[in-house]
Amino acid sequence: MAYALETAQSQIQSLLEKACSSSSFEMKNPPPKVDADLAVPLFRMAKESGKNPAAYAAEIAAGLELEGTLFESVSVTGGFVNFKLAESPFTERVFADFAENGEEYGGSQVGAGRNIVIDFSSPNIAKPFSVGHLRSTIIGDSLYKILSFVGYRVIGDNHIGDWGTQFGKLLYAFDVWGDRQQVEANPIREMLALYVRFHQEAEKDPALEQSARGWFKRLEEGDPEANELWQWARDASWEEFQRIYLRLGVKFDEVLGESFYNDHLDVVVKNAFDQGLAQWGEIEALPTEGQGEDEAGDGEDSKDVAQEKVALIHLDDHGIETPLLIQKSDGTSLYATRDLATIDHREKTWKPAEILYVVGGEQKLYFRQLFKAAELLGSKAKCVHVPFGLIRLPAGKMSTRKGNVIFLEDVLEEAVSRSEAILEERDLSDQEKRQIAEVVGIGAVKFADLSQTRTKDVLFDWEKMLNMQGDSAPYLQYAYVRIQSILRKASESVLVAPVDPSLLTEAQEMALIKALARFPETVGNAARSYYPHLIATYLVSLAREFSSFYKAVPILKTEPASLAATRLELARRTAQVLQQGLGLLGIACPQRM
RNA sequence: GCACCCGUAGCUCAGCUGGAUAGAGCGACGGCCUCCGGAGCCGUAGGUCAGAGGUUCGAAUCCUCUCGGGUGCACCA
Repeated sequence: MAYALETAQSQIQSLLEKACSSSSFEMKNPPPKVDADLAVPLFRMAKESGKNPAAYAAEIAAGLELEGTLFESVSVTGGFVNFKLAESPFTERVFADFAENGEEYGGSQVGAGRNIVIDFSSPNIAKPFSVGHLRSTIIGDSLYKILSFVGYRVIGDNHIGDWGTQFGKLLYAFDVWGDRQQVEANPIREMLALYVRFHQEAEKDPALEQSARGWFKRLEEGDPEANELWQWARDASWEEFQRIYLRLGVKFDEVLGESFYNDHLDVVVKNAFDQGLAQWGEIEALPTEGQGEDEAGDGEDSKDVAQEKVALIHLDDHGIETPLLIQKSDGTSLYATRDLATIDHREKTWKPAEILYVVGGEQKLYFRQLFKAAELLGSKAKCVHVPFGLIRLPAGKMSTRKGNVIFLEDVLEEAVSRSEAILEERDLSDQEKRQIAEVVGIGAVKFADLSQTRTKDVLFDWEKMLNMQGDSAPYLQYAYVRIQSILRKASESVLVAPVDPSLLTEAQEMALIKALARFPETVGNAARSYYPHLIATYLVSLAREFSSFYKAVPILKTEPASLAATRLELARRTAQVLQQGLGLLGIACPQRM
């Protein structure tokens, strides 16, 4: 059965279809001043029939038969036809939706029978987990949950960056300056130090870049020493990452990583040539830093590395100027090579309807190239880049190379200890306090990020990340906790009393019911657009409606018992949606706080 | 230089495929714990939606230009 609001909308649709000649109508939410729930503008059709909008709308409205619908009245203002829901029937429908769907309320089956692969988190290991990695991780995790909720079978694949020239740099740095004991004691921070040092030294001596590529070449060609060292570095850092994922509550179905595709890379390149797509070419020497204005002192002074040729896929015919590079002049692979192999593998393994890449917006061009190349190579999967804005520090952009990063763990610690401080006065055991602080603190951090439009850059702001009031996860969790508290206190007589939706007539009750009715639509929009923040902003408005209701209307302390029971049911369903919605954002609810 | 993204209240942000008097939170100011949990509720102040044109019955939303900020542009990922 369709949800209440969907039913209401389709009723309007068919009413108007009969009344007008047109068949598609926009449904709008009228402004608060208008006493109606759904509005349909008829300006266009009025114009087509040569009448003035108000008269046309009035004419249409007059002929509508509301009998048997969820609406009680129609009004007209200007060219709008406004529909007002009949409270009792609508409320009953909403309660029926809950009864029918139970915990699945809000979900759907639109994705049933289809697979979606989500490539998310995908950090470069051997670097610390910064707040920058947080975005891909929690946006991806949230999309995983949202898409699952609307029926897709979702495969979460953490495509970790454990291969490539960056590892060449690390291996080089370790070989020259590293100390095994030190690194094992504190893998990530030591590796970061090595990585940073590499870049500092390379500033002075560009030849190091060449050495790093040499190490990567050894790695890719199976050199035992390089591989042993790589394996060790990879395992050590992966262990730390797992600790963070555990704490964030983020899980993956696969963690294949770039290195997994090492054996498939030759095939990718060969294929590209066989299909006549790739060409050998020469390109400018390795980049240093200066663009070199236009005079281009083509002096032979330095880099003479490009004696051999690189493999390119030209995409000019498809509106993309820069070709995709799939093999370096020393024969080693690139990100693109491995990504092409990855697409092929995912397609064969899961036959996905879509592959989502939750990766920063700065890689937009790259993904256009990659997806086009994959398509030309015969891939059928619909690849979608789901970009997000980067996190900027007040001081400027974060840069691992410069060591200018904020560690996620530091943020989480601060958030947890702040919420622990608030819990200080509560009558709870220390262990409970610690557990609750963890859930609340981490929820706050996740919510601060997920509640913003995915695609926009965000300014990292400690106060915002750690906000526990107003638009925040703790605000939502708090509403949930209060409802749990009420449920605990409900007496037997209320619990056994019949629930009767027609008893609900207060303005705050109706507002809350309408808010609950909007959940399924919100979930659908979030799933379609890959925008988790739609759920976040929805939940805030729901919790706000609940808080007003809670303040204004007694739940348990009212007569008769059936009214108390009905309000309790309303509260219980609100808690359910809050928990479900927060769950879709990867945020848990404590029972007390 | 070329391409893409962004510019909404003092600050951080919503505003769905163009729709009615642009909304929250934080901060500021003023109220509310005899009543189910004050991480809360209620109210006040605060906006030429960067600017200028254009399309439209109607523009924060679409188009063009200007200004301001960000990102990307072949041997990193």
